[in-house]
Amino acid sequence: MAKKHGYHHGDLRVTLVEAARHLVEQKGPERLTMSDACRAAGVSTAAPYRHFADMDEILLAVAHDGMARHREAMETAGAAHPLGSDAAVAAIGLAYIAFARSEPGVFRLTFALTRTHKGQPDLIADGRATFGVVLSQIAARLGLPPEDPRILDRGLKLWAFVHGLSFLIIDEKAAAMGLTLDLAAMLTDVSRRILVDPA
Amino acid sequence: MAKKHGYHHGDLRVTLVEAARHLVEQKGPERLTMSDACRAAGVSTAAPYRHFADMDEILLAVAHDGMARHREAMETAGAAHPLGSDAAVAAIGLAYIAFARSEPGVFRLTFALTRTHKGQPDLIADGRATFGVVLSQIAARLGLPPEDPRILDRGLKLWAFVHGLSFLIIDEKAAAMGLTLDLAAMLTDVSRRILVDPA
DNA sequence: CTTTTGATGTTAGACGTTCTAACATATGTG
DNA sequence: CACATATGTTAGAACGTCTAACATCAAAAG
Repeated sequence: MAKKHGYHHGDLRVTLVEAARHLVEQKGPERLTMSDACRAAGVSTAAPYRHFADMDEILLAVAHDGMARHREAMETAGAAHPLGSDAAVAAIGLAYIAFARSEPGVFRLTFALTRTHKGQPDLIADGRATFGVVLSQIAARLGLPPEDPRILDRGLKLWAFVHGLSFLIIDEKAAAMGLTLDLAAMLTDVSRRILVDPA
Repeated sequence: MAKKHGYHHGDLRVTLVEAARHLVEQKGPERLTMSDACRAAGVSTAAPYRHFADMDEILLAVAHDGMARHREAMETAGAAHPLGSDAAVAAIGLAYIAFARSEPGVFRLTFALTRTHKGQPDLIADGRATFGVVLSQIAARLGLPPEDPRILDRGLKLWAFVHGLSFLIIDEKAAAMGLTLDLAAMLTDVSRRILVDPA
C-alpha cells in the first residue's frame, strides 16, 4: 500500500499493472511500451523485471484482471433480472458490449493475448467462466439440463453476435457505415430469434 | 517485374508489401518489423522510406490489398448461387470466415488499422464495398428496395454474427470451449433466423 | 553519345526500446 | 547487530525506426 518512499517502491507489481492498464486504454495495446509504464510508475526501466519476466507478462496480468471485471459486469447485469428471462439474456449482452466500449483497449487485449499465448491456462479458465455466465442463463431460459448440447450451440451463436457487434462498434465500423444503433432493441430481437425453438 | 539487378531493386514497393503480408501471417501484425521486411526483400533498412513514410504505411497497403481480396472472395462465393437465395447469403458468410481462417493476420490487421488510422478514406471505402456485397444479397433476398432501412438492420446483424464468429475461431475461443462447429449449418440457421420476417 | 537530373538504393548514425548484469539499499529474522 | 533476501538503480548490449549524406542507375536533354 505504501507509495514511494525513497528507494523501494512499496507495491510496484500492482502499480505497474495499473499503469499498463491506463496506457493500454490511452494508446492501444500494441503501442504500450515498458518504458512508458516505468515512467508512469516512476521507476527505472529495469525495475519491472523483478516482478515480470517480460512485457507480455504485464499485458497478461492486465488481460486477466480485465476478464475478471468483464465477467463480473455480466454477472451483475444478469442478476438484476429473473434467471433465464429474456431481460437477463439481453442484459448480459448489453453488459458485454458496454465493457468493450468503456475499455476497448483491455477488451481487445484479452482476445489478442489468447492467440499469442496459446493455451495460457489462466486465460482459458477466464474465458470458460465468462462463457459460463451466458450458458447458465441460456440453460435456464430454455429449461434444459446443463449438458444439453443445444445450450452450447445457442450460446456460441449469441456470443458470436455480441462479440462481433462489440468489435464493429469499437472499431467504428458501424459508425463508418452510417448506422445508428439501438443496442437494447437489437439484442432483444436477436436473442429471441436465436433462442426461439422451432427451427 | 525485374527482380534484383545490382543496385536498384526493380519493384521494391510491391516486393515489400508482399514480404510484409507473409510476415504478418507468420508472426502476427504486431510482431512485424521493418527490419524483417527489409531482410525478406533483400534491401537495407533505409530503402523502404523511398516508398513509404513509415511502417504503418506498409501495413496500410497490406490491409488495403487484403480487404480487396476479402471482398472478391465474398462476391465470387455469392455469385455461385442465385441472387438473394439462402444459399448465396450463407455462401458469402462462409467466404468471410474462410478468409479470416486462411489469413488471420491480414484479417485482424484490416480491422485493427481502421481504428488506428481513424477516418482513412481508403479503408472506409473498402469497408463500404464489402458491406455492400452483403447488403445487395439481403435486399434481393427480402425483395426490398435498396433504401429500405431494414436492409441495413439485417445486414449489420448478420455481419456482427459472422464477424464475431470469425474472431472466436481464429482466436481459438471456440476450440478452447470444446466446441466443434458445423459452419455451414450454423450460417444457414442463423441467417434464416435473422432475416425471417415475422417478429 | 555524353551529360544531367531525379528516382532509388546504401552506409552511418541518432535515438528509443527491451532486457541483462553488476551493484545498492531496504526489510526482517536469528 | 549481522546477514540473507527482496527489490531497486545504473550501465550497457542488442535490436528497431527513421534521417542525412552519399552512391548508382535510367531516362530525358542537349
